[in-house]
Amino acid sequence: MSDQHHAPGYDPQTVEAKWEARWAERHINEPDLDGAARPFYNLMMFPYPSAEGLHVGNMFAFTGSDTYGRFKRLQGHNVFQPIGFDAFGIHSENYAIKLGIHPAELIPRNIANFRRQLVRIGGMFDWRNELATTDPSYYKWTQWLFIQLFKAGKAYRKYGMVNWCPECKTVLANEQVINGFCERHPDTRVEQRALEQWYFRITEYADRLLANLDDHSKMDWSDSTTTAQRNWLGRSEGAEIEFEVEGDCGAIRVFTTRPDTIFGATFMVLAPEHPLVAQLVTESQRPAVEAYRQAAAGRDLVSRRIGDRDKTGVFTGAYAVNPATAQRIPVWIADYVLMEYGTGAIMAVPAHDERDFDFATKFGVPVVRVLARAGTDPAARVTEAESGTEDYALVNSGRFSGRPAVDGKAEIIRWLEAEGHGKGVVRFRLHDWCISRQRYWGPPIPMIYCDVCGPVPVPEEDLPVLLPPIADFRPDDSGVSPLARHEEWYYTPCPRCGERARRETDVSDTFLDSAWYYLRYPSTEFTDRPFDAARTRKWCPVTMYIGGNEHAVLHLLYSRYIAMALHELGHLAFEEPFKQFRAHGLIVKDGAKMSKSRGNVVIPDDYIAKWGADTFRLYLMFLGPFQEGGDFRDSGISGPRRFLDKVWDLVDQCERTTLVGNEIHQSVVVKWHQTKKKVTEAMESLSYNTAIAAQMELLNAVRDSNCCERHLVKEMIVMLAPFAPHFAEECWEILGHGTSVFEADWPEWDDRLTVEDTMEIPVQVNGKTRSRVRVPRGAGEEAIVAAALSDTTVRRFTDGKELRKRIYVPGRMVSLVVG
RNA sequence: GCGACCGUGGCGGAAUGGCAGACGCGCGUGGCUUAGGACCACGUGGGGCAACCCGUGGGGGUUCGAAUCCCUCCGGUCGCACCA
Repeated sequence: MSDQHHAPGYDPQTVEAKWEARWAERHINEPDLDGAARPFYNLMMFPYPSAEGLHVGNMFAFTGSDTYGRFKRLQGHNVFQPIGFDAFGIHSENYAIKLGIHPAELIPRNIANFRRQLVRIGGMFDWRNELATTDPSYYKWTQWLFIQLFKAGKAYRKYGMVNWCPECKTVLANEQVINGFCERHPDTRVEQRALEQWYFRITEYADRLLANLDDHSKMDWSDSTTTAQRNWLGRSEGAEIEFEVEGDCGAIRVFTTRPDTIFGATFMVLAPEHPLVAQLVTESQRPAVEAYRQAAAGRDLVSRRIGDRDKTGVFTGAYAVNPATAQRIPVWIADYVLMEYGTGAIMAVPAHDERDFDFATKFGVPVVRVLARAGTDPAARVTEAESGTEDYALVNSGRFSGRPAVDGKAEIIRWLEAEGHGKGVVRFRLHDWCISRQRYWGPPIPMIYCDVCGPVPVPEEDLPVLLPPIADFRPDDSGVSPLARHEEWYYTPCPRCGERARRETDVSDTFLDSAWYYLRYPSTEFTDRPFDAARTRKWCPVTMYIGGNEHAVLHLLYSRYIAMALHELGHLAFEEPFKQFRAHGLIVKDGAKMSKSRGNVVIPDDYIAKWGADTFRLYLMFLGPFQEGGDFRDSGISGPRRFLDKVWDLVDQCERTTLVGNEIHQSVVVKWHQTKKKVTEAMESLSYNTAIAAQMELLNAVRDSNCCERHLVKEMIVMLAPFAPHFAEECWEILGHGTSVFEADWPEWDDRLTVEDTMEIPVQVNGKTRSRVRVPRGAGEEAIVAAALSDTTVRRFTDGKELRKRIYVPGRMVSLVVG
């Protein structure tokens, strides 16, 4: 068919430039934010401009989200799809330091390039509502948010240990410390420093953050994401128990998830920095204890947390009393006990905890078995820690001996409560969120310290506290933010009493910027409020959020927290910000994660220049399941391009032909309706690769039957439009439409037309498919089985044998059992 | 160590209890061409002339029927990690 005409040929660069310009001119992607009848807020994770440009991983994510937004729009929703830039933060700042360019100069340049790429890939963005977190009109409200939380008692200040790299002269996030060394200086050990920091009380919502994960009326999220959050929240049930210390030293409070093993607690361990250590250490042990504490303090958090390290520790000289056995047990300090978890102290049960066992073995502390499986001698020596509950019963446990471990746990908690030794408690692994950063490139925390009035928030009418444009933005050795070096900024009158006071010099965590950005998008033109009530009611919570699972526990948890807090404070009607969330997969290159250090980052620009944005989009969506990602190989990109070329030829032929609509073969009609159904369902579940495959199949069927029925071709173009928007627009115009293809309706199918007049039923004999019989569509079971039994191939396997069983799955298959 | 996910042709993948390998890449043969890294047609899991047999990481199980469900082992990816 293709040699009948010489089509002008598909030239993506011309087509794409034309439609990108036209979309902008005609404001095609700008829904009516106040009057939209069917609002659909389609959100994608905004990028951080910590590189010159976007790589193919970003493009994959944005294209997948954009494709969904365009699909929803064709289905008749008023889709609001904004974009912005998460431009503050340590990533962007480090990049600026590396290039030796001031971030205030560099970042806008990067943003301009990102913006160009986002336009070029054909994203359906509403550019009216673009935002950048670095814009004072944005971070004014980030600061406002901090003040609301401070006033509500949800922001507080406390001392905390941080990672410090002496080479970078800065605080590092935990994820920047690799096995105790700085990620940028592999020979430099990271140190610990104590600094006073601001925290948000996220732990107060731990229960609700966990419970809502299962509430589908509030949130329908990818399982992998809710699972990650559940683990991160880390709920555990156990007990807090008090162990009296001999002498006049009070009691040690411990948390344990295994109160049932209390009879086996043969020693106690405190974290080296536990405040009680100073009181209970004996004179003779003091020097050793002090030395150990100092060594522990100098060690970074990360290397201290590596699980398989050799156990170290020092005896304090003190003894506590096990409330269950009334025996005196030694109190040690060891760095395998962490101050940040539980109470910073444990009862050690070496027989049933691997770490305690290692420690007891090394230091010669007694090991007492209190759990045993049926048939085990309770007096048998313990050779490795066994910590199971099922099939285990308590032994050597006084009056609880013989009880199954599961019941024993509850009974011992009741006994502890009755005796006043402790109580059952629920603990979370989640910590309060530290939001202070001793850095330059972020929103200054809007607080002022006055010697008379204490910490005072900056009055809201004075916001924003502008980030001063200083030249020496690099962090230094001092442990305080570069802002502290600027006296004219640092000193300011106290808003309450007018005395000379000092500004907070830390900036806030970049995750605070991104925790509320979705609220700002619909309200960017309002300068007197962070988010407009009516706009927020119309568009929020976000209808569909698509992003990377690397943010499963950081950004996505912090955003949920901020929404909950704003809800409690009366600013939001909802408490969960994202109604649906889907995690997309990762694009790897040659099996490895793309990263600058590996040097395998693929930049999309050259591919777009060579093949066109539409081919590139189609290739990205076709290379594997969107929610799983895949390997980027340029070898496959010609397939999608050939597909578009063939569609182009078909449209061209359809446009030239005068015969309309009367030459369509029945098998093509069936394929057509099947495809509409399949594509629609696949789009809904983000199975873009199969949605594209189905469209290719339809095209092949159409070409094979030499048909170019106009209505069919139009619907093909509409189904292709979410993937190849410029291409679809051009075809739509060639087919004679004066409007955007995105004003068309998504095709509907007729279920009756998705099946053929006759159907082919596979026939199995003794579990193996032996033949197929063709029967009329409405044929009943008897007719079909009869046809199967009389089929010559089937008879080769059944003749002379007795029919023992027959199974008919309507419309699917016949299974015969003979013998 | 804990948790989650995954394992299918030469490659990316499809099929989530009912015809394994859709769709695409690559490859092979032929056509068209001055030419082809363009396009068109046919073929393409393995074995066998064929009838058939074998085949979804290995082993076992449930079922008329298993890539799919269960048990177990092996391998891989990601997240958390001395969490008491």
